[in-house]
Amino acid sequence: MDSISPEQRLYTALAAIPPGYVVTYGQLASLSGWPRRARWVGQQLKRLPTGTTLPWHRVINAAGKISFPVGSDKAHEQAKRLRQDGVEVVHGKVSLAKYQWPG
DNA sequence: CGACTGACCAGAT
DNA sequence: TATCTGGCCAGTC
Repeated sequence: MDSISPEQRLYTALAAIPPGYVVTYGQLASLSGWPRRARWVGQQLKRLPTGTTLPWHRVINAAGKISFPVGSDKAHEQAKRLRQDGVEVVHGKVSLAKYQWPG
């Protein structure tokens, strides 16, 4: 049965991403059981509380880039966290070939 | 109701 | 990988 909400499925999938890896919005949507809901994923992440423990920083767009304006606090914060995870971030970009989580 | 927007995507080239 | 294009979905005005 499906007593859990779509949001719960999303959070569960997000929490399952191991340090040192990243996933794309579309990939996370699929992992959550909602293919083609990439935009919805973005809206949900935006709703996350400031102090959340979920690894929201491990989510980047299909181009391998951080989906925040270059130079913004958010972009900087995400890059900072990714580096702490051991992920190389160059010009707000990450190599999906090297760091994308197989799932 | 239609138009616009956004932490987006996959396919073709 | 990069660029271009059409598509998708939920919210907001």
